[in-house]
Amino acid sequence: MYRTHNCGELRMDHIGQSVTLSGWVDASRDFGGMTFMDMRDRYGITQLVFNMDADPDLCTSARKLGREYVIQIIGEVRERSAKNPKRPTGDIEIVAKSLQVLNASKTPPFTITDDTDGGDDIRMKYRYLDIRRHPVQSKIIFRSKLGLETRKYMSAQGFIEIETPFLIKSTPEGARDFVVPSRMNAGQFYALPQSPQTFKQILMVAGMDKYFQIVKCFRDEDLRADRQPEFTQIDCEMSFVHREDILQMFEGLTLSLFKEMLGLDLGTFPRMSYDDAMRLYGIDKPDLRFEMPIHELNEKAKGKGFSIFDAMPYIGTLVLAGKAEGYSNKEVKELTEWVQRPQIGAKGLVQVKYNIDGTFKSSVDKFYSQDDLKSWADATGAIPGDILFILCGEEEKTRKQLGELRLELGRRHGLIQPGVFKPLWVLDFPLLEWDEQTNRYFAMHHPFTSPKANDITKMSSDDREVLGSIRADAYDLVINGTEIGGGSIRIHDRELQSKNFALLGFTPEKAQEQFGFLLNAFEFGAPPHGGIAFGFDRLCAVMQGQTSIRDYIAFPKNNMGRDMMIDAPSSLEDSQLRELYLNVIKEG
RNA sequence: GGAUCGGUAGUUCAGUUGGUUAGAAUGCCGCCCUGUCACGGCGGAGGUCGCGGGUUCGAGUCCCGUCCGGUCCGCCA
Repeated sequence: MYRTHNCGELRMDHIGQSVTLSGWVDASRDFGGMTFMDMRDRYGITQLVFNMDADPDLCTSARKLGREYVIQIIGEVRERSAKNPKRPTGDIEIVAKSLQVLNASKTPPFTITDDTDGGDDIRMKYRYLDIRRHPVQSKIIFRSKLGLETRKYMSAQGFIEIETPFLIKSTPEGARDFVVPSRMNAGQFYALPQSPQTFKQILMVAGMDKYFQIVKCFRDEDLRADRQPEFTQIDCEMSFVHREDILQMFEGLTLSLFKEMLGLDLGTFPRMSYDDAMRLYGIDKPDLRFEMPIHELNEKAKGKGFSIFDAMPYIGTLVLAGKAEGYSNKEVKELTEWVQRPQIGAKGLVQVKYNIDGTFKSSVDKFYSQDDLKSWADATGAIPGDILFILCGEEEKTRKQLGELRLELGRRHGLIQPGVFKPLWVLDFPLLEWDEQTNRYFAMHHPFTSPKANDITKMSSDDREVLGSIRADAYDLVINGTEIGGGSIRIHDRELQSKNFALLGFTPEKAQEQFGFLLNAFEFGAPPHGGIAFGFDRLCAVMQGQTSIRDYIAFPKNNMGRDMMIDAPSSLEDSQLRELYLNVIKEG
């Protein structure tokens, strides 16, 4: 038997027992006459003690052990004379009676500690050592529990977990596909699914009624801290539902997960239309952990002789509350430089201080009287002590910039309380999005999304305004400014689906070739249906207040989509390429 | 496709205006130490300054190219 107990469970009431433990050498402290050794497994750390007087041979061999040796120890549990209140096992220690090395270890390239000295690069290369660290283990364990709680909730609600295939057909819509060459079908390729979208809709046609799956999805696009080429979704679909049924069901899931995992009650989720989100926060996923909506100043600021404002179609402002006093020129300069970076792209930043004494001091005093500035304050609800930041330009772009500035102000001035969760449903997304580069419409959500009932007639228009105003029965769940999930009521009528494909520039032949299986299925009694998908990795990270999803994935990829541990992707042998009917083009 | 930051000891980093033998911490090795738990003390080993080219009497430092890593924009229906 390798062990009678693990390294995290022994307490005062085990004193006197003879136990066997197995684990890794975490650290040792040698005093000449005696040696303390910390032994670690995923359950915790237990201190071993070797005494030179009691057993010189054993103590001497214990001293030779290096970090990360795998050892087995037999000994007796004893109360410590000097206890360590910082450890759950800190009241006891094991007086070693025998020691066996199960496996030696090279010295690890970085320390296996909570606050390791290792950089990302080397941690990923030696991921098996990184995962020995408690913070990484606890994140992976959190993920496992979150998956379990999800399955419990979904199952209790009558959902069936059904696996859908990974080797499917490439489609030009949406993200770039990962493709897999077919050996048995020369020159043909599978694609890995970006989501099980069409399969789950087919399952609704098949009468499964309530489907879910915790499933890998694949997108061949550039990575970010919160984006991996393969990621996991909680994917769901329901039949005979309206939008409200879905919002209720998955608000319930989210509430249940926060309750079970964090002991928090998030309450009823507020709702906001996409149009309001863009108007008030300049983004379709507002972070509501702090206020500071955008106010438009066009009426108040134009026509006073400030040529820059007069020339711009849109002027908008944010009110930073209570910071006017002592807001330094240096801070303003830094903010100005921040908005002027190419990633934001604003030309300049106007600021107006509403002083405690009721006077105004602004960078545009030359053009605006105290009364003018007072009218701005009144329009935005600013009070003495507040400071206004103003950007101007083309409307949509400027709102977006103000949205970015808002988040930056929130970060800079500590407006975001840790441990706070602010969920939000964003509703009524546009159905279509015009793409300037390809001169055509794309589906904002995906091509199977249903327009809102009142907007269906607009689909026959050829007016860009009208088409752009069509709203879809699509919704996103946002928590703390992160898009956690999105879904829609789907089209279940073949005619409407064909019409939507036509708007998206598909010829009937192309639509049949790409999605014929779905259109055909719709002819055999497709029920009204809709669904949603949650980003599982992101949900893990957001729930624990993290921004990077990488530590919630046991073996993540780096910025270039490489697995640093196994060094993938890699080249293929010529024989393999021949078998797959592939030629690799050497560039340059 | 673009912007930006970085690459120096096993690891994390410092390295001034271009100037003698490239430093610190930690880890590693050795010796001492019987209550530590970030143990302590003494000593030691450890470097192709990512790679290639250039400027210079002289390059870790400046220039060009390239490779690798981080963050962001585009992209991600």
